[in-house]
Amino acid sequence: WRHCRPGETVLERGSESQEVLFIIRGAVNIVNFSLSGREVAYATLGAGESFGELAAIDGQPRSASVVATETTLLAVLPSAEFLNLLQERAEVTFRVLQNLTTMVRSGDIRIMELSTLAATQRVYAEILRMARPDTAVPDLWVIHPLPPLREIASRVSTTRETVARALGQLYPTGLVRRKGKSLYIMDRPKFEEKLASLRADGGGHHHV
Amino acid sequence: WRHCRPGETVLERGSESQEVLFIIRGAVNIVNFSLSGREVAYATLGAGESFGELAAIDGQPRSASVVATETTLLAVLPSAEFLNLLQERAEVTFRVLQNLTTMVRSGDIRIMELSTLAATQRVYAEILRMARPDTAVPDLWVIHPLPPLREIASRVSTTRETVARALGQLYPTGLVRRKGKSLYIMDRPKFEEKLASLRADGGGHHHV
DNA sequence: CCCTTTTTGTGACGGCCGTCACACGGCAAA
DNA sequence: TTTGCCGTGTGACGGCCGTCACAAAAAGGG
Repeated sequence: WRHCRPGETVLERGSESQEVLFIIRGAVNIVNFSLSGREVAYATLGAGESFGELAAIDGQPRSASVVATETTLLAVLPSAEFLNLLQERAEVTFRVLQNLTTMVRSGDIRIMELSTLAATQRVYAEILRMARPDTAVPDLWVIHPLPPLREIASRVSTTRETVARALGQLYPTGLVRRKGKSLYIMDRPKFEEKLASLRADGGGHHHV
Repeated sequence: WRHCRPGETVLERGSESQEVLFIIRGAVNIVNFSLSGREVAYATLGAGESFGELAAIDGQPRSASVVATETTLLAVLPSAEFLNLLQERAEVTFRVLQNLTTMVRSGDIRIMELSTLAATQRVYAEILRMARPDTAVPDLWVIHPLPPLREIASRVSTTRETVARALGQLYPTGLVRRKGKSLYIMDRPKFEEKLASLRADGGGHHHV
């Protein structure tokens, strides 16, 4: 068992530990830092999810760092017991296999986006990914709470300023609206259409 | 069983097939194409390696396309038999788990490079990855055969021209030398040092 | 050998966006 | 209230590199 406060580093990239950790309560970010200090976010995990399987399976050093974003309670499973579990419970193993395939797939998508989309388009794509249906109004989508723009930037590998400018270009269109800590997507189909048109090189030129 | 000639598409992204394929002889590229036709390469596999596990495990459509780069012989294993194999042979399952972790790790590295390295630096990093020790001269590293620059470009998500220019800047330094279809790395430690200095923002400015 | 196709090298141009800089608003502590 | 701090919005500038264009060199194929 382990208790973490917000901002605390749970795991350091390169360290040799091999435990598997389960999030009982709270949330963590899987991240890495470049030499120049730029933060690259791989995933955000919440209660019920786990991390650290990679090192447990292949014995290699940790491939990424993990920082708690909230007060978090973790269950710590030593690698030996994890490997035992894999041998005894085929059902658990299959679950791990599925988790890994999901990680591979989302990584591939991320690579594809980095390779073929411009920064602004990646921001839009991330906005769509973060949005959830509004609990009250149908056809209204919302991001709540909207994380700091710096966080969005690290997820799509750009800068805080670029995210701010991307949103700034969006507000006048009326497609999204900001209200306190919530960002509302007023017309998701039209938003998707806009992104798709950019994808098809509708921008006019450049890059992809 | 299946036979493929060079250039032939073995698997199409988005298709619903779920077989697992083993490469008996030959080689394939795992790739994807953006809407504008840009090619993004994920991996190159040779004899003894396999692909297609993702769809077999999670039942989702193919996440990428596969094209044969040589005359290739494939063994085709239906997903049902693959899943059976997983249940009966814990040893096979563990091997699959390890393969998947390797895929996740290399994907993470790729994302990190795309996020923090400039195109030229990614080319250099790829050069180092492709190099193998020379069989004759010690401390000499070589890439043989050197694939078309277009291929290198698609692996590091840039253009043919940028790869050509990166190499062009390299030749005068004497760190690498080209001879027919071989590219020799004359002084690998010095080459790595050069790359590391660029990584640490030695370039002076920009991007990372 | 010639002829065609593929691969490679380089120049010019232009735009995206990373970087730096600074101002403003909200919120908490003093 | 004042003082910080954090998050946000925007302007200016400059360089990397994607795009286009064209030429030369290799590589096959007959």
